[in-house]
Amino acid sequence: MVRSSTTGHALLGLLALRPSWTATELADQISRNMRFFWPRAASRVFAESKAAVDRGWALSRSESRAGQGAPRRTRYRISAAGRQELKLWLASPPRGTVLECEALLRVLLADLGTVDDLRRAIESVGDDADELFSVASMVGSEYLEGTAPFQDDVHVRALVFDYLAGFATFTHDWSERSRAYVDSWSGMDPEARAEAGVGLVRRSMAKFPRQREHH
Amino acid sequence: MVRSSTTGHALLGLLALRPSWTATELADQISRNMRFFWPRAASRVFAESKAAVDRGWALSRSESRAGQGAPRRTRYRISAAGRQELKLWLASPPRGTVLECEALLRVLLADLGTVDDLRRAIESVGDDADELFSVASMVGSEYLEGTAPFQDDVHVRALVFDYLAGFATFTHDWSERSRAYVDSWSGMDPEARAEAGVGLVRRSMAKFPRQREHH
DNA sequence: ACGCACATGTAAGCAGTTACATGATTTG
DNA sequence: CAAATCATGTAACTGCTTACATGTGCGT
Repeated sequence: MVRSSTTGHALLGLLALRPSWTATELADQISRNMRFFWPRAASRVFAESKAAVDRGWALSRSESRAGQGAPRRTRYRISAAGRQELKLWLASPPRGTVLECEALLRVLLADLGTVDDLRRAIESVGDDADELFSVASMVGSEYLEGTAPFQDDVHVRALVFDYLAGFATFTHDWSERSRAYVDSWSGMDPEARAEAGVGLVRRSMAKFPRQREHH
Repeated sequence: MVRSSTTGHALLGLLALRPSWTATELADQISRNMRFFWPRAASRVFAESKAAVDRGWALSRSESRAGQGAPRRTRYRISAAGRQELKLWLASPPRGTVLECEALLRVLLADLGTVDDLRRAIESVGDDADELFSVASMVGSEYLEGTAPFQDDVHVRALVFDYLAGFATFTHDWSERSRAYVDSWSGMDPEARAEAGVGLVRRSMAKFPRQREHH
């Protein structure tokens, strides 16, 4: 069975963008640029870098550095086979999007806890949004000023930016809306709350696009 | 070090909702109700069910069924310690939301592949949205008719519904918008494309909410 | 009677994480 | 010059997935 190793291909993509990278540079780049849609620990990047060499997708060279006893640093560059593999992968169908939201799980089970537990879960989704906003503000400004790393790729990176900005906005709005919704419970009896719930479902569904036809 | 085992607590939440469950019922429930924000394979549910017993959170009883050689089926119910643990967990801070979108990774690296590769990546995000819409339409109708399983929890489940509906809508809109954006490239030179990219970033940022003050 | 799907798991293996190690560099 | 931080990894562990096993019931 062949596991797809998306992370390995993410690495391969970076290797193709510049002639040579150290493992730490790769780890930093993944952490800075991909963490919101492909979050991986640095140790994973180190392991995948070695694996890429084993697979023949990259070449490595161990360089000694200034200090005598300093740990040797490994520098990677992509191979012809790596470029070939990358093109094949880019042409293959992407895996589906995966969302993991523990806060939403807590909301689902909210009746088993307190209302304050629920409020905290809703709040934490708002915090997620805030973090995204604050990073996006900085990155976005760089693009506007033309000083971003990989500024040459704005035409495609803008799409990623737009996605993440949209995600942050939607998430932020949900959190605010939900906070107000829970606040509105005070003084409601269970039937009124149930009615409010049905009303919320109805409003959500009203925004669905018309079903597209299959042709 | 203590791993949080969110999946185990998700299970515990289900166990608290009904007096008794078979492992397969638990797996089905997680697959149906949680798969869009906490997707886990059935085999994981089987393993966590056993682990819950080992931790003292649940009790299990192995029942024999009709046929002689039929595999024995295990029935689980929550313990007092399990209810206690569940309350503690619900009061603890949730982990941050994690998004994994391979399609977005492909968009980021799109310059290394063909424009059609990029189109397919964008399209696949639209497909994700369509699947969510089709499930949400069915589930939503049940809530409106009052026939949903766990209808008593509409007042909180509506929040989860609203989140997923919003996610589907945002995702769908991004896919359409991005398709049009890429289509607009025909006949543009690289500078014009870069300018279009910067314009997209600018429009995305314009929608950011004002930064909240820390008090 | 035969084939197929379903129910109820088990087994093997990989991807990913946290924790730690070690010397260099910077900083107060 | 001691303390904190950084660079560059390694080690140990675990959650999760895919693939498989085995027997039952059902449709035809």
